[in-house]
Amino acid sequence: MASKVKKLANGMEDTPRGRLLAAAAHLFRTKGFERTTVRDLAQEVGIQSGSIFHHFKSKEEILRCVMEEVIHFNTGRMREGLDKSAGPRDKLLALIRSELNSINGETGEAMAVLIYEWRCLTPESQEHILELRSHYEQLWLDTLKEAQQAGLIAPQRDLFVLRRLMAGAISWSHYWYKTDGEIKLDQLAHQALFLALHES
Amino acid sequence: MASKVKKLANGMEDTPRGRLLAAAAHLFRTKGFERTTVRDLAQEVGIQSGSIFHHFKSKEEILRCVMEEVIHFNTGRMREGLDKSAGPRDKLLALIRSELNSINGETGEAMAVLIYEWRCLTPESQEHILELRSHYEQLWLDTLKEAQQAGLIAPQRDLFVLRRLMAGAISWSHYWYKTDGEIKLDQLAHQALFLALHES
DNA sequence: GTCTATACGATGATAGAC
DNA sequence: GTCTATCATCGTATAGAC
Repeated sequence: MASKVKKLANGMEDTPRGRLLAAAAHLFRTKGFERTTVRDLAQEVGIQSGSIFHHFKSKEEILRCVMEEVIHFNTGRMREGLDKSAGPRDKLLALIRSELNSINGETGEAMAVLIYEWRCLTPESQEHILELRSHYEQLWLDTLKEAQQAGLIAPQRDLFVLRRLMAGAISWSHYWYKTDGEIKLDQLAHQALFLALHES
Repeated sequence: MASKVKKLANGMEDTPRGRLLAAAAHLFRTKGFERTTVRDLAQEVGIQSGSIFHHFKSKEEILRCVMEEVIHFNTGRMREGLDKSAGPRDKLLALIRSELNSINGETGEAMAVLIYEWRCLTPESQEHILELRSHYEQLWLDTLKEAQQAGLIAPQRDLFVLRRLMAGAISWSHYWYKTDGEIKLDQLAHQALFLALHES
């Protein structure tokens, strides 16, 4: 009766461990971390619950690994997008696209887990994940600063606050945005870019 | 050993039922709905776990009631703010202030519960709560439309999308905004207003 | 309206065979 | 690396006395 996860998220290889992580991203997103039992997880990949603990020493470790994988994958993709862009406006748009993609694309489930299952991590794990994210955030702030110096963003705007507001605006999209709806992701990216720009 | 909740959230009277709701808002926010046990809840208000079920028929009903209370309270406050404002710019700012206040003020814990414990509701409860929220959202859309017609918001912007982006930007503030930090809530409201306006 | 006592299922994790 | 079997614990909710 084990129903396989249709599509393995990027960054998760087709090994028992990778399959567990993909199933975990899916279940933690759908049911939440606490409501997902190790038995659910085992059933999803077609093994017995006891076998899970050969790959991970606890359920919480699975959660932490899901988060680590998705951060690594998306930080890489974001940097790729930045490298392909020229000029502050395009760079900013690339960041927005990249983040919208993280949240609404293949890694969406894992991203939602990263955001919404945060407090299920032990304090030690939280600290570790924060460390991983800090570099990612710095790239955003650098890009925003460049755009402001180029006059694209009004001088009276607080870039630290702007980044936070945009992070919220973008991540919230997972609640309402439908990939197969009327609005294309690229249109959404442009609408989100307006949030920052001085003159629309 | 029962540690009382310091301050009862607005809209929750000082009755056993009201005290339970206030404690629930606090615990559901801090530990999450699933991690909060009825024993935790009972301890917080100084009764035994069995006594809870005299006031609510299930743990889920407590969650639903917390959400209902906070929606009622904040919809009322939002309308008050609107009524005191004149002109589209002031109205929009009033909405932003009101929503920021809901999330970072006294009702912040209950609001966070409303947002982040959504899937812990039964489908029937979800439908019921959505109904309550729809009116609130309509007030936002009406105000945005007025502002766009007045030329405050660029004509190429999609107001439906804009509202969603702003909802995310504002609600996300609960993750990072500190009431006792450097930034005042009013400053934050102005920074958030920039997200919508044509010319900053 | 609160108490005590408890039913009873589900849970994360372990042990040891294969 | 997976299985089976099981442990110890904790979960919501109920029953009936006070």
